[in-house]
Amino acid sequence: MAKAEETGSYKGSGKLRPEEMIYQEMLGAILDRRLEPGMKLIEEDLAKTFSVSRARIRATFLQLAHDKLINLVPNRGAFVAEPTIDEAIEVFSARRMIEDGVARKVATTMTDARAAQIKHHLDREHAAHHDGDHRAAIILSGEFHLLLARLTGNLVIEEFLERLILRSSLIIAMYESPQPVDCSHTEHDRLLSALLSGDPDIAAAEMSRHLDAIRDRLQLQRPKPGKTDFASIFGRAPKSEAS
Amino acid sequence: MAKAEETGSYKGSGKLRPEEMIYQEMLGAILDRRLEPGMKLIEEDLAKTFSVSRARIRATFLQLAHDKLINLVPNRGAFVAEPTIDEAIEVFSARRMIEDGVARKVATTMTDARAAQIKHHLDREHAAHHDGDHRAAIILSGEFHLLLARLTGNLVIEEFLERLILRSSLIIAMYESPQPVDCSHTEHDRLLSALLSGDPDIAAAEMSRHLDAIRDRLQLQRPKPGKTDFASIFGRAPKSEAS
DNA sequence: ATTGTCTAAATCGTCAACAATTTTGTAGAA
DNA sequence: TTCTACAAAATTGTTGACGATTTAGACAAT
Repeated sequence: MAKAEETGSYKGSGKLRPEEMIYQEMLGAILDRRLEPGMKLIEEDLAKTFSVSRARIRATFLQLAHDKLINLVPNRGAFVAEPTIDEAIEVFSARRMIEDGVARKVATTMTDARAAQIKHHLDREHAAHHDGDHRAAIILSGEFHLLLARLTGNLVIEEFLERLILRSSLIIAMYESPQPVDCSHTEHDRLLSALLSGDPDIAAAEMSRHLDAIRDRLQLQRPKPGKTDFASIFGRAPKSEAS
Repeated sequence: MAKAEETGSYKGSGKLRPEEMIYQEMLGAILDRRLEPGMKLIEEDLAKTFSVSRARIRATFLQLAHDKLINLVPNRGAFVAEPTIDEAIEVFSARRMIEDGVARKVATTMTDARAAQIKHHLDREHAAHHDGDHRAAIILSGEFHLLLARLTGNLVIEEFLERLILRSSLIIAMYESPQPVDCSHTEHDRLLSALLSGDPDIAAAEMSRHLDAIRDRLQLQRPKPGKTDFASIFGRAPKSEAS
């Protein structure tokens, strides 16, 4: 049984490191957009919120900054990342470059057990979609890609892709269409078919198509003339003063 | 007590963060093996050495740990990373997966200016080799790969590969053959030819061959029969006491 | 001689206070 | 009004100290 072990098990298993907890908490808040892109993150406030010292918040900031989920500005503080359109394009381009290789490898090392593993995951995706659980669907969609990375057996790739997928999630949360067309689970089905074909070129091509499709579903227009567009935020004409 | 060299450049002009300086200093020491794999890094000693507080050393540790150049063990401290053989294999496998894509992209976007840029770099590599400057040759060899990554125009790939190349450098420093056969500059010439062909498959194949060659030049045997083999480690017969 | 236990030293983890910097608010002059 | 200068507040950066944990050494017991 090739069950994915929980890595980084802490001694005792009862005590979860507050460090990790805070990271996960903030990560979730950012991806849920409870912390909006650009928002200032004040050390002391967060320290009080989590009942820890500022030093710990600071360490967490370094982690998040390394994953490009927040920006750290010297003497100014931390801000939730605002991935630009160019960044978004680059991230998906990078993913395509890497995940093409992943698809190639998985396609050529497919076994029945692995196929079953992927199918099982797809079932969960379908279930979430059927239940209308949009949030779960997004998470599972990311985990699908992570699962394929894990099947390459290469921890380096797996870890890097994990970060890249988180970053993608922020991008998707920021640029997704108002009416989310979650057809990705259908695309994942097609991806599985391609992987089962055993042909690396077919698998890679399908992966490329899929990632391009995700990117193309985003609303990557240029809504930023330089500063924050208050007019659209408040639904008013820029110059009208209503007092 | 090694005195930190003061590069007068940042003193007069804008203040360069000592943070960055310390990272680079430690990075260099690790790659030069002045800090040997497994060596304990004591916060207070380093803080005194660099005339900074422990907090800053701690932050630097987080950076280095993120790049897998040191290991951070809770309540135990920081240790210079000792990449295992499996890790070494995984790193080069990951690089091949990524740099294949890089080679493909560079091959299909080649211009005269870019070709000249690569040629210029190769000249520097040849010069270093001709001068017998082994250390410079290793650095330039890494920068060659980084240059190709940069030519993809994808910052995500560039940054990731930069870290991976640093990690590779540590691996090479740890496992390189006693008599270093630096034929990589010749291989880089062949790589350029492949890139100039414009055929992505040829370029990718040549890149794979090159990275495999680097890996195969390492001495990746398994010196661990289960327990630590003190005899081979210390080059003595198990029972002989020589001091 | 090896193992186990205890004490002391070394080192990490945490915190709260202080200094430096940036941001905000206010008042005055063109 | 609009801009500038200055003062006050908020926030980050840094330091040193204190407690917790781990390591090393001494010593007794098997």
